[in-house]
Amino acid sequence: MQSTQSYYPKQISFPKGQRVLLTNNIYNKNFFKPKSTAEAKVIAAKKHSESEKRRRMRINSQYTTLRAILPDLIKMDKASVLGETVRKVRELKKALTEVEAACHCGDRRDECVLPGGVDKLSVEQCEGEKGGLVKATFSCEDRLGLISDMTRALSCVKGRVVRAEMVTVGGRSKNALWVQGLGGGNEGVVALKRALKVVIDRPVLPRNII
Amino acid sequence: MQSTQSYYPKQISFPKGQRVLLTNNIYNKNFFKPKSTAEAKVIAAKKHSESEKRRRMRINSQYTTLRAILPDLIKMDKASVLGETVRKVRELKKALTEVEAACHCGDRRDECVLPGGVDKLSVEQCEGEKGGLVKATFSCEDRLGLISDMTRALSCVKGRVVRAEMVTVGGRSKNALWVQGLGGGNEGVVALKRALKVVIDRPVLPRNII
DNA sequence: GTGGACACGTGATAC
DNA sequence: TGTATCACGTGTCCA
Repeated sequence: MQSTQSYYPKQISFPKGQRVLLTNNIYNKNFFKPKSTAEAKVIAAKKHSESEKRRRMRINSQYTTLRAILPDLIKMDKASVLGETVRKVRELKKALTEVEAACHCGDRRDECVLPGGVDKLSVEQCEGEKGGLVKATFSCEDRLGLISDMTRALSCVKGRVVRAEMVTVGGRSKNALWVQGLGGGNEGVVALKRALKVVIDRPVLPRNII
Repeated sequence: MQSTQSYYPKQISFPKGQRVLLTNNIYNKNFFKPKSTAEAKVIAAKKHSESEKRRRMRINSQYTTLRAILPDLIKMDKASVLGETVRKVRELKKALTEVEAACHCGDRRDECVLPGGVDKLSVEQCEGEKGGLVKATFSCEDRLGLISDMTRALSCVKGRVVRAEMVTVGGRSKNALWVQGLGGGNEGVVALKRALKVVIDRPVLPRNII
């Protein structure tokens, strides 16, 4: 109702063309020019509706994609599809943050507590620690006698382990040792690193016992 | 254009007020009754359009929610919002499965390799293993001397550790020991469990060294 | 002035 | 039956 009232006055009541005085400006004004603008309007309206149809198709194709992604929600009205999508996104976000927090993954991957696939070794002074605390981190193939070898290497350099974290998973072992009593200088660190390198590089004997 | 053509004939072209001649059923049929149905049509149309408006609002509120959830996509047309939502859902799904696979979480949570928050102890025969292999799993507070205590407990029951997995994280320690040589019966299992329980229940001495 | 995006009212359809 | 959902054409605003 309102649309018709506002539409017709604009389209018909105001004839546009004012190309005056060819022969008769009355005809030119009231009949000739309005006819062509009316035709143009029809064409424009067709273009408009077709464009709007394409827009609707774009949106609706995304709805079908969404219905395909969401588990067994094939038949659902648009509002419910969107609502369920919101629920799903929130659920996935929450699950992701939870599992990342639980596994200590996703942040500082270079400091991952799980063993890496290649052998690594780093020995460094713990800053801000009195008494020359040194942290040694290394990753290697797990094997029988690994702890014995580590203990022997530590006793050789006269270090004392005050804290240790050891992870063995999938046949790979990662260990972090906090060692004290190596002496203040750099020699102790170098000696510890050399000793541990021998431990890491020792070949793995085949396990004859499961 | 088309709507006006189809609208006016139905609603306006039929003059309304004809409340004449109650005795004449011709009028009753052709004028009186159409008036009430025309009124009813208007009311129904109003109801219809309002209902449709509510539906649109439901859908649009979900769009705003979606725009709020998706990161910095505040200004986007509906089709793009849906497309971005699809992308986000797929990305989250993929990230979740990847991180679950990488951390071995999400499946068999009761067999999680990470230490639990409460002390636990289980000792059981490994099925299908010759030679009486026993697997002992326990979770406890980490402390200095834990490994020594474990070693002593194992030597007391005359068991031989053929494989071990040890995890210490966040001050909690989880250990899995595969022990052989306890004897065929159930007594060895019970003895090992009792010995390990002593280890677990031993109070944690305060760490005087970081 | 041209096209894109949106809201609106309406007819059609399914339950 | 009414009730809810959808597609459509249109008016309107904006860049």
